[in-house]
Amino acid sequence: MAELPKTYEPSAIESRWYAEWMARGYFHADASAPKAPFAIVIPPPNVTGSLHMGHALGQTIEDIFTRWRRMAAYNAMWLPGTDHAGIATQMVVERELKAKEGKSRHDLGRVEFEKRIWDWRGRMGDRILDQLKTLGCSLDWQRTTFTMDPPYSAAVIEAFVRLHEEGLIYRAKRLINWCPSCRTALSDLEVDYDEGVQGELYEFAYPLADGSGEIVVATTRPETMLGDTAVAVHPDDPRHQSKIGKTLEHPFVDRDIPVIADAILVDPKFGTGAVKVTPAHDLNDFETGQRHKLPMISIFDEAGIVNAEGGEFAGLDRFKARKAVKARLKELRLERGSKLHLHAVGHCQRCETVVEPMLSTQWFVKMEPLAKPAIEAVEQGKTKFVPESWSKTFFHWMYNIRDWCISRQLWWGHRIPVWYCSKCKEMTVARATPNFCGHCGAGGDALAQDEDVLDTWFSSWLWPFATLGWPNETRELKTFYPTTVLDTGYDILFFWVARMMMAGLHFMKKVPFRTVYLHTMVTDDKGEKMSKVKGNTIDPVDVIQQHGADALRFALAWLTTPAAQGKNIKFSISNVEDARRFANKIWNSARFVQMNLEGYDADRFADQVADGPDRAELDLPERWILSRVQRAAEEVDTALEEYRISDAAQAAYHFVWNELCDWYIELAKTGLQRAAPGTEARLKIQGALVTALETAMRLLHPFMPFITEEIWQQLPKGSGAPQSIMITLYPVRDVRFYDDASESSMALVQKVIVAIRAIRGEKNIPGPARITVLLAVTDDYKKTILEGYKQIIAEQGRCSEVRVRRSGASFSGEFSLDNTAMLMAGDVEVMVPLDGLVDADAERDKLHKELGKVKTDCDYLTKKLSNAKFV
RNA sequence: AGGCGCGUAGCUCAGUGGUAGAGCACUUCCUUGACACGGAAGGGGUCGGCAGUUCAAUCCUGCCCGCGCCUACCA
Repeated sequence: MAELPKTYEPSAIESRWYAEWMARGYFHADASAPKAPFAIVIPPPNVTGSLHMGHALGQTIEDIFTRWRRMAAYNAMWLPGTDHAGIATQMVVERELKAKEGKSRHDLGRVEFEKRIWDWRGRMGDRILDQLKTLGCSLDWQRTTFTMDPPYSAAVIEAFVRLHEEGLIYRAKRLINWCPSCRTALSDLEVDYDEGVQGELYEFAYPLADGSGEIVVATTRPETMLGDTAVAVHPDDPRHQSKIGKTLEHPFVDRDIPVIADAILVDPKFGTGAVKVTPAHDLNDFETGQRHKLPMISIFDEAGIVNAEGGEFAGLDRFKARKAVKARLKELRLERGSKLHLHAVGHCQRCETVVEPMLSTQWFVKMEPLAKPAIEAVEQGKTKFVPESWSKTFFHWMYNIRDWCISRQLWWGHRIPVWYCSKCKEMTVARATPNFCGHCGAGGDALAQDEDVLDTWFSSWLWPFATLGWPNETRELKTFYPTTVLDTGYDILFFWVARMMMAGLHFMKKVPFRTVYLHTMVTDDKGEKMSKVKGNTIDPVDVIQQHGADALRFALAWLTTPAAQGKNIKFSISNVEDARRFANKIWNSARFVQMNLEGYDADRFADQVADGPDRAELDLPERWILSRVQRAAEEVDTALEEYRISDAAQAAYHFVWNELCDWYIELAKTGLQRAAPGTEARLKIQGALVTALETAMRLLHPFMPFITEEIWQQLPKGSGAPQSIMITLYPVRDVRFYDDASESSMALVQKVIVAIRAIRGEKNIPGPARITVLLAVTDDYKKTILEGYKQIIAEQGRCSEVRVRRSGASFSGEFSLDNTAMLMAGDVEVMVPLDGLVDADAERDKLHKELGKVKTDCDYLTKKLSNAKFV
């Protein structure tokens, strides 16, 4: 066996093992395997994506769960894939097209542009999946799915057609969120609101047509007055009551505007108490327009440019039009004032353009009937949220759910399966391109497919079952649906999780997952969101190269506490460095074990301990560490079951570092010195070392798959051992090795040793000096224990002699206790006679010197501080 | 506006109705054959504030202060 290098070098090991695991097919789960299923579907990253810390966190968590359950003999399946990410991908390719060829997608046309995106995907796509491999993710690659794969697309179309047949999808002209830059409709969720933008509340007057005066309105968007079709006042407002029913003159367009009374829209305390009503460009105004049957006049085209309805302002962009309208109002002496006003402005989630509410014909999903079963399922505990508090957020959104605008004016995505007949103007909804109109029978030439595609989330909400073959009744669905746990960031609770709940219950009649584990967001160490613009990103790919995937994974696991609302993981590279130190510690503990294995026989040791430590006649340190490793196993396993990932990681860390390394290896060193090669005593120590380390490697494997495999492979194993740590059994408590008596004995011994070391430290007893230690105990039981393990105490405390007495019994006659240091170890008095150990004069000199130096420093600093100029 | 959550060591965060914890940082000492990416020993906290319940409150209750997140609205 080659000796391990002194420092752990992850890069040498990681890629080798990943390839090996792949080759041996360990990642694949057979849907027919007679084992309890455990399934996770990956939140599919965008095909445009590159691995960022958020992915690294999620995938680490998912891999921990998957490897852990796989080792616990579950049929563990973790399904990979990517999302076509409509807007995001289209934007990336359009940008590239512009940069390289100076062309827009319209220059290419739809067919050619779609081809370019597929080309792009061929070149760049799935890079993120390769990056997941470097992270060590044990994904079932044979099941990799892309949301635009033909079978998946068929599932998307199937879902659309079924919902349409059921009357849950409809087409309507409604006020929707429009991005003038992306030139597409957006759902409510895709609009982000910047809180507290400083804006202007601008006031201007509409003259009454009869010349009897004017009404002053207040608005943050003066340009929309071009589309005003009413001015509303509160019916009870004495200032305006007389004007209700009168007509106003529009200064720029040939249109008379009624003054209407509306108690819902108007808050008489705000602004001037009169509200201009633009039904085509504001949601509240739209609803007001419906109540009062007002005309709805769209004044912008799809790029946000004023159209012909805007008269003299036609052709101006929204924001230029605002200035122009204000300027003209001023000229006409209709401007009445202006105030600063804090308000929120909606931006496109993708391109940050200010969203324009527009009147538009779009496709919608009726959500209320879908939401109801999902709410019930969570209420009944069919799906549980971890942390539980998120279910409240879920309920709140679900109870107030609004219809979902699913059509997008994009070219990249699943095209809406609806055809319009040029003859009879009816539409046909079909799973495949129809040959004739379903209404008038006109031939295929008369039919034109809807130009729009579906919202990306309309495909991802089918992910947990469409990836498993739906709508076919597959073996995969039978085995792996419902999936066991869904892990994702809480930011897509509504976008994705809630919608999957609805789709799963609707199409599969079962919840899509039993547990939703919501993890936090990763930010930089100051709590700022990582972004390329800010330059505060930490690239997981770089981190892996520098410190290894294991270190990154362990750092993330360590930080993964339940996702309390409003909290995030403040991540810094020092977290990874800490984890790397841990990896190095593990590595060196393995080196120690390996250096002391001469003559070890794994099978013989296994035989000896087959019936537990009593029959094997193990000594205290061995009994202790074998008991402690069971406690650690129980702690880690329980923590994982309860989704306490950080607790699990910390329990394993604590065991390895503070028990195995700090104590047991130290005990084993002297134990091995005492036990001659080839003896039973030596075999027992070697066995305990190997067992504790091997168990720790299995415990840690889900967190740090590479280093644990590497070390595990090098450890001696009994005959018939599996070929890889990946397919060993996860440690669960083995009560045969629980040994309360040994643990409490050892705890006492440890306390005494710590006290002795403390005395040595305090009294500056030189390291090599052997000291005499006197222990006074309160009862015979403790006396027996300490007598029994005197040798260990002496070795660890560097004592030449350890004597134990009942307290009260005098040591007089044996030692002069005049010059003795004493410390309590629990209720044990630990005494160290200092005569001859500490040279009192030398000690005094040393202290004097120190005092002198401190005084000098103090004087110097006092002087410095009393210098006014310095301060 | 409504909802959720947070405030504990210098920093990042666990935690509990009964003597307050971890990692990092800090101080002192130590190159001993696993590891200086290490070891040993330490220092450091009125558990945001005030009041209440209790034999006992960091934990429960109320109010206040500070911070974060979400949803809706904002002419």
